[in-house]
Amino acid sequence: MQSAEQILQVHNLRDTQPRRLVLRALAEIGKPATHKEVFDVIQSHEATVNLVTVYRTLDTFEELGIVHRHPSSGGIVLCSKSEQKGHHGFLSCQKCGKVEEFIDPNLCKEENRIAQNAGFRPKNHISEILGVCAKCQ
Amino acid sequence: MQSAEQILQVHNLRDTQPRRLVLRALAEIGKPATHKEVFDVIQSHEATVNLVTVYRTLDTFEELGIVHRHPSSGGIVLCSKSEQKGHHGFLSCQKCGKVEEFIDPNLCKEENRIAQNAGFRPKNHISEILGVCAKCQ
DNA sequence: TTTCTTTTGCAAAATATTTGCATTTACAAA
DNA sequence: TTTGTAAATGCAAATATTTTGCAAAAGAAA
Repeated sequence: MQSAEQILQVHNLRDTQPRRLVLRALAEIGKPATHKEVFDVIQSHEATVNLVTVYRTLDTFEELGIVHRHPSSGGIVLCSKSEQKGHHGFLSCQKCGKVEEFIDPNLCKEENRIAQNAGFRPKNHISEILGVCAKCQ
Repeated sequence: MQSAEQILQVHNLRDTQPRRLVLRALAEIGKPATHKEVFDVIQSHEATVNLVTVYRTLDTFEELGIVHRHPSSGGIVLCSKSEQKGHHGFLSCQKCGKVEEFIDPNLCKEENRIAQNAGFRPKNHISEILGVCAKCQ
């Protein structure tokens, strides 16, 4: 588990208070969140970050892959596999809302096969498996 | 290619002018569209449908699987495979914006494997392959 | 410390989405 | 055909979400 400071450093981002707070809020939430939810969590502690700054910060993070958009909900999740290369997929629990990420080369192979059969040159993918996690069963 | 009337009938929906116009607009657009874009296309012909009605109509259609939400863009696409059973995936061209749907049992198998390895009971999935289509290469 | 660039906050605008209610419409039964 | 009724629509307005422009503040390097 990386600290907020480490994440910023790795991506050559200035180490600012709003960015740290946004990262910590996302980590605390631990599941896909809206911009407003991130904003609210920050406020629920003593701190304050302008909502506009939350938007801008998350845009920056998304471009760098520090966070991802969760396909089914459209919410923002902190990437838990930023060290590993490869395309990310999501496993989402429909009961508790928790989301795990995975990287699976075999899935990518299948997808490449599908793309080629359709005459597509594949570049990227989005994959989410929705179900019920071990705990919730 | 089904007509708007046929689609409505198959899903036990009342055959109304707004619903037909929304379906035709989506077919005409032929790629993921926002609610507003659907609204605008309808207006660009002689017709008028209230924007609120476009929202409600598309909600209804989405619940019935007549349209899907396109993962990467969040736009609405008319489902091109509503006859066939199985989970749908998308092939999206990053150049021209066109979207094809596919149904692929082998991909589902891989996904089930991934889910089971993680202790998940899989229920559904969302899959999109982004790339460049044959025409655009 | 000084300088320079990036980031932030604030205010306001622009967009998108939802809600409540009165009216209209589709369609099935008479 | 006509009529009754639930469902669908339009309209007005409220909410929510996202974007923009600009001045002030803050990080980082010299």
